[in-house]
Amino acid sequence: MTRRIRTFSRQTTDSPGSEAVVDTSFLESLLGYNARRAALTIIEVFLDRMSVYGLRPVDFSLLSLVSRNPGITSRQLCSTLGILPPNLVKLVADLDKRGLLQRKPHPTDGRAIGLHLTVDGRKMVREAEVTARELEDGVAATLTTEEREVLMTLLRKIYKQ
Amino acid sequence: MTRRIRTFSRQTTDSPGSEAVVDTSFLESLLGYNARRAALTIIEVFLDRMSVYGLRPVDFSLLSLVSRNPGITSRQLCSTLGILPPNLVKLVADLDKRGLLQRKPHPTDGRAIGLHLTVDGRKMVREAEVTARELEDGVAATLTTEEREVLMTLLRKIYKQ
DNA sequence: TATTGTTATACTCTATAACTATA
DNA sequence: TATAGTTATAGAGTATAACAATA
Repeated sequence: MTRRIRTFSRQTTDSPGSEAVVDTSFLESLLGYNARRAALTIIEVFLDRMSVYGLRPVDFSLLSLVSRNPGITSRQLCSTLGILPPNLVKLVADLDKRGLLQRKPHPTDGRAIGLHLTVDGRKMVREAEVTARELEDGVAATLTTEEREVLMTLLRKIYKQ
Repeated sequence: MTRRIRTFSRQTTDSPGSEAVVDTSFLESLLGYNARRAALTIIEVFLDRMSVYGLRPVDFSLLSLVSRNPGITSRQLCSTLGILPPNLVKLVADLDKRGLLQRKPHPTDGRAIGLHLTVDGRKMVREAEVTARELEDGVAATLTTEEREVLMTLLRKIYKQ
């Protein structure tokens, strides 16, 4: 819960003597470079704004999915969020300990466990989702509503193939 | 150099019984979620195609920057790529050991070290940049040339503020 | 035999503190 | 005093192998 400050993208007032400008034109012509930089920028703001809830991006995504898919299994969460099963165990266990979600036996599959939000979990997700919208309004402030939609549509075309 | 295979985004044939579709509509309405998924998709392809050169994204970015900015210092690389100085040391040292770049005394600042590509480094960067273009043509195959430009322009507006 | 969830574990990535040499 | 580069190290993130219980 003790969230650390990300300093790497500060690149504040730069240096004193060697104030030479770096040519980044080639990297900036690559989709991968731009997508990664943009994602890291948004994550940085996300970590800051979501620290009041004690939620990292992965916790938020997980809770939001459970919220809209009550009874979802770990396996479904793994394939949806791209998390390996062993790494999901602690995520779910921690959110369980915090009283945000509950594990219940799956109605039809004895191996599986259905995940459900608690009352507290539902309340937090509701508030955190509002914060997520607000924070994205901030990072996308230089984009028009249409540009923002176009951007998300094009990004989805990249990862949904 | 022994690159491992990323399996998390495989989500192959999904499951047998519980083939329920997961509602991801809210997450997909968030810029951060879409940007991160797209970046990870591109990185996965990058790792695969660049494994012949033994270059990870950070190695490639570093060499490409040194190529276009001969004599660039570690400090400049750090602020450009968002890497913390202690973490850059091994990156540069490894590329030096591989004979791809050289460290030379900085002409005016005795504390600093200028980075330069070797002949082998220049050759590898040249080839790797071609491969990077090809691989991006692949991941962006469903986009028109104009859409691809729009996408990169909008991404730059997110992280250049 | 295959799958769900799990434990143990290892490797990579990212971060902080503190040092040295130079400015 | 401040900055460039470095060392040591800690913590988070991501990966594999192997197991028990159930299908």
